[in-house]
Amino acid sequence: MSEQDSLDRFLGEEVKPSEVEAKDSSSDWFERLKKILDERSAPAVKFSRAYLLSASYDGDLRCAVLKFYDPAENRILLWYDTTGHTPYCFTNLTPEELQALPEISGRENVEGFEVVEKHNPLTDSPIKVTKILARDPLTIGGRPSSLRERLPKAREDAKVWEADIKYHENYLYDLGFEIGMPYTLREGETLPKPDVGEAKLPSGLEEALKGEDEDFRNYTAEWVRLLECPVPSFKFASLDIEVEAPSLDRIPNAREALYPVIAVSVVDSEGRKRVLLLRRQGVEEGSAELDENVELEFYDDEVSLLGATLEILTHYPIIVTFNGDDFDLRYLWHRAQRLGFPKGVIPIDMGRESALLTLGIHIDLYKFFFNRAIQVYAFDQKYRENTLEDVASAILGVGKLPIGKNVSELSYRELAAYCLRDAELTYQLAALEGCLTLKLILALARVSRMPVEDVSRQGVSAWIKSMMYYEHRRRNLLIPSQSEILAFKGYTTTQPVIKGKKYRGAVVIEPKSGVNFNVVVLDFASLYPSIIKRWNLSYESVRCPHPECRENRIPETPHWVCRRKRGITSLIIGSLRDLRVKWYKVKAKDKSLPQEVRSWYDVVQRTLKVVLNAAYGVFGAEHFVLYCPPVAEATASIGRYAITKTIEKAQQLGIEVIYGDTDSVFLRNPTEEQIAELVNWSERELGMELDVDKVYRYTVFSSRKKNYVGVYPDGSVDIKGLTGKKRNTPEFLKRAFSEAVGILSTVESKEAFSTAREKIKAIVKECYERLKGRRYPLEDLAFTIVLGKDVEDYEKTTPQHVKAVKALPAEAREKIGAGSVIRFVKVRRDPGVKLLFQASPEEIDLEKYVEHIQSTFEPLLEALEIDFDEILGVPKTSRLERFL
DNA sequence: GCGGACTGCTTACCT
DNA sequence: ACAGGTAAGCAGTCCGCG
Repeated sequence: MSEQDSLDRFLGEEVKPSEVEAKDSSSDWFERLKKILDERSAPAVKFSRAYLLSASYDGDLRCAVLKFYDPAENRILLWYDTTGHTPYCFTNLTPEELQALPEISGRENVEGFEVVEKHNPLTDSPIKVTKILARDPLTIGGRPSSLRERLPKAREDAKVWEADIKYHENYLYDLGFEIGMPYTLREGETLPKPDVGEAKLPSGLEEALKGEDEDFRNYTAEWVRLLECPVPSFKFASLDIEVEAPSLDRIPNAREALYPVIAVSVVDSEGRKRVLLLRRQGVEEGSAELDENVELEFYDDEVSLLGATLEILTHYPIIVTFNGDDFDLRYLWHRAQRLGFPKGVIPIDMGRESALLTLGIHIDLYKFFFNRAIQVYAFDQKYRENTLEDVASAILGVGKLPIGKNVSELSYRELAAYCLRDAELTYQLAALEGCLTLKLILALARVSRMPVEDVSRQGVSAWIKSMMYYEHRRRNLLIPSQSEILAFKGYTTTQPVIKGKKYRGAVVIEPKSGVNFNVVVLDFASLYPSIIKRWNLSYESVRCPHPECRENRIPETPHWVCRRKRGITSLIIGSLRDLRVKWYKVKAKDKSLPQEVRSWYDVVQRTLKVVLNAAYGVFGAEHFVLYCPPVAEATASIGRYAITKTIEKAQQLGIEVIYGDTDSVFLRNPTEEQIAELVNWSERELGMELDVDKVYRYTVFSSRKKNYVGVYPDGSVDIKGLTGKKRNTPEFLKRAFSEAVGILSTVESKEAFSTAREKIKAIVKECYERLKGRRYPLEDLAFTIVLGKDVEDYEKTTPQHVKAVKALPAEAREKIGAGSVIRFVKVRRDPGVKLLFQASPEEIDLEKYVEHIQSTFEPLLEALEIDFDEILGVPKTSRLERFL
């Protein structure tokens, strides 16, 4: 039972008593499940070497419980705390004051007080605080009567610290447990013993870090110990359920669980594929094709089907689902209770936002793949939407089986095929590239110090928070509250470019319109993490309390930074940066290493990228626990300083800079010597690594920022920002645009441009002619836009895609909401838009589409000095004349 | 009552 | 529930215009 669960019981997510009569088999199933749970929960590990994957809180036993993965037995071992560690928080009230408080005295949930000395990072001085020990986590926080809520009201200046840290995290931090690492478990011993590897820098890295101080090197070595530790191969299964739904459009409500579960499919890492089916009246066998090795199991009643399913949940150490938190496992939990299963025999720990497994680990891939940072940095934005179908087709190249009818109308074999397909896709998402996804989660867990269940469900700010908390505990630092940080140093002074933002961000250099050959792009390797490292940025080091640091100023701001102590963030992010840039990125590309080794290096490299890219942003995010705007402001400010100085230096060296954005500069035809000089200057003067990122045969810039085409020597092409590449652009424009880019990729010299220009003109002309001749099918004309929120939530304006949806009758609109993809075309009449499937070719607004042809090609045409009207065969003056 | 200049909203993108 | 900066298209508002 998790602490979340105890909380939910407190908040009362109750299920109505059984409405469906239990059959004979039910008590057998209840007993069987009870027995499994009892056996497996008993802390009876004789001896085992196992990996720590997770921790939670057992509300009944009132203690922390650790989940280990035993690779020999392929199962999860539970270890219940025997140290007597209890929940706690800190306060500035003395034990005497506390004793006198009505909200404390006589509370049997408060076990005692202890005065302890901690170090306050904000004041850089020791601080005596009272540690309040509690009987359970809810005494500390989580309900209105908790100490976290009540103590601050006891006295005007009363403070509470560290009361919002989940108990199982406290437990891990305090005992120094390392998630993802191997331990030896022995019956009778108080604690599992870590199988500690050596914290030593590999010689290549040792060399690369020669210039760093000893603390930094030791700290980096600790990361190496964590990340070089081997990863076991996991036995796991994916699971998917189908429910007899009354209508095709409605997804059954998992909290009500009104309808029977009719199919459950399970695909496991040992090649087994099972589909459990419920026998129902009038359903035919059917003839849909199924793989030979698929095991079909029929159950005469739903209790047996659910009983078997719940047993499967106890059988596997790891279960992956796609949206199991909100649907599959939640549905099973509520449905099982509806069928009379007592809560105690259901091996699911149901929380408000997650569904965890009592005897295993549940990874919900929906949450993980939906995470923006994972989408962008780990999977290179290969997928855009967040349906299983979209993610799978983008990453795996296969789609969901199309069904035209309600699942309850399918034959057994059709239903099995459909249900199995979803489980297979889910399995593949976890298993692809040698279990990349699972390894990514494990590496993230090691770095963030978070249980794998949490790390796969939460975002970057939670990961970084966890890393920081771990480090605070290790150094006996009091974790300041958000309001304290803000009170000490919560202001910014730079003017943002965009209204409503908190401070000024990166600079973007005005590009020079036109075509340039031999363009070298230099960029700072991990600019912001490098800045955080080099400039010692951290919430406690920026605007530190020492008077002597005050002249150590940050450019363009009134802020200063500490000279006396290395900031925590600077150390953590700085070491991870060096580790990625100087070790893992290099190793991931080292062809002399065996494939499996290289792939792990690639996993780590990607993991670090995700964490590093977020490290700066979180300090500027209000909801981050260590929110510290001057840190974010300082980072961006130093970034502007670095790129601006670099451009000045380049110009001094006689290099023409044609563009730059945040951390990059585009140099026109520089010599090797010029590049080397600039790179050395940066190393020397800025203390930052400036590298050649890419070399283009030529680039095409319009006057627009963040928009360009770059052609590599081998003819491959980078297209950045241009309308012709955007997902919402109609297909006919994307195709014409990509044809034009195809022409560009063949251009090898300045001379070849004259023919290329003619070909591009011809492409635009052809596009125009086909449009005018209405020779494009309607769907090629459709704009594809994702609804950012539910239709009713557009209050200030009604954008076109919303207008198009609003034209639908209410019942058709029901299943359209935030995240839905809207396809519409522009028409001549009334609201000017129509959903694609409602429109007909004659009503298309051709004039509008001609404007779109123009705006799509304009950036290219401008760079190539081609006039759009001229292409259409209109004399240059005609538009003006028409106007006059 | 209409249209241009302007601001703001929305989406998709870049780093 | 990481940040800010840019482009594009449209919605909505204000104001002048006899």
